[in-house]
Amino acid sequence: ELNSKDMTCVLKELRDWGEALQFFAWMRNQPGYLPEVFHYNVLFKSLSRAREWNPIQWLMGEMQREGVKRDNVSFSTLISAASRCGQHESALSLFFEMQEEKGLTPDEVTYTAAIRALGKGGKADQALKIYEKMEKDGMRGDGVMYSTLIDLCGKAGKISEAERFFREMGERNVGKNEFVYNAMIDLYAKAGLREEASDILRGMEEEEKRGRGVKVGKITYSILMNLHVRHGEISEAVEIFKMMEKREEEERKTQEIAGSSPQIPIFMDSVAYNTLLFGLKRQKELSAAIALFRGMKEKNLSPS
RNA sequence: GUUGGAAGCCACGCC
Repeated sequence: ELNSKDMTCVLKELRDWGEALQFFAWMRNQPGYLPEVFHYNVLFKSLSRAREWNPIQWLMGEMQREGVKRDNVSFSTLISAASRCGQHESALSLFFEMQEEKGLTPDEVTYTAAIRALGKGGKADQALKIYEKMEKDGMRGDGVMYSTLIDLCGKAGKISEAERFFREMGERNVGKNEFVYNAMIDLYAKAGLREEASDILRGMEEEEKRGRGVKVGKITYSILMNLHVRHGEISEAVEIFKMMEKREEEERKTQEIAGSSPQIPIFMDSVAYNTLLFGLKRQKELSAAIALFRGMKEKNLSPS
């Protein structure tokens, strides 16, 4: 008795891709079932999470057989799926196929997926060319695209290009988000440019004070802890960790006052613990490491 | 239409 939208919903809720495909098989046997692009898109996403490239290829074939046309959602999902599955050449050919054969115009999401896939495939120069072409076609990058570009440039050692994008966001009034700040801090930290990293952090703190929706959060803190750990500055890393604990405690109290009970840590996660544990290991601070590890369980965090 | 894109640690694998 399920309608098509309900089926989309069920497919999405089935976390296990095998179960999702079984349910899909059942759906297709129902009388009057009509194939829908939504169903395929949800399945693509599920298989992408599981990094299962073979069933994705099979589904693309089924889609074609059923005459279901892929849209921008399909292609952006497929491009990032191919990338996650290590199919770099497929990611790129999907991007060209959609334009040349299907006559679709990629939207900003599809462009970002393609740019990120090229970056992950070690082709930063080609990624930047695609961005330039997009600009020539009159499309503008949004905050997500800029964070992707900046991260990609940082990982490819193109610091000045990353800086150019960071400036460009200001010039074009694209709001700077947490991802962009974190990516900038991380790339400066890894390049050993600590002064520059501090400048970005200060800018981020300013934005937080102004209430622009940017928050110095656990990822920023982990990046900074990692910076200190890499320089053998374990006490500085410990200081940051303590600050995270303090902010966690404050947050927990506010939630209690507000009457909500969830005990999900906001400023703490296993990466924060891993970073500090790694630092303590480097310094051969075994007893401190053991104490920290035991503390994880009290915080409802499970070691990975 | 509850369908798509971005940032941090370690380990392993590949170059």
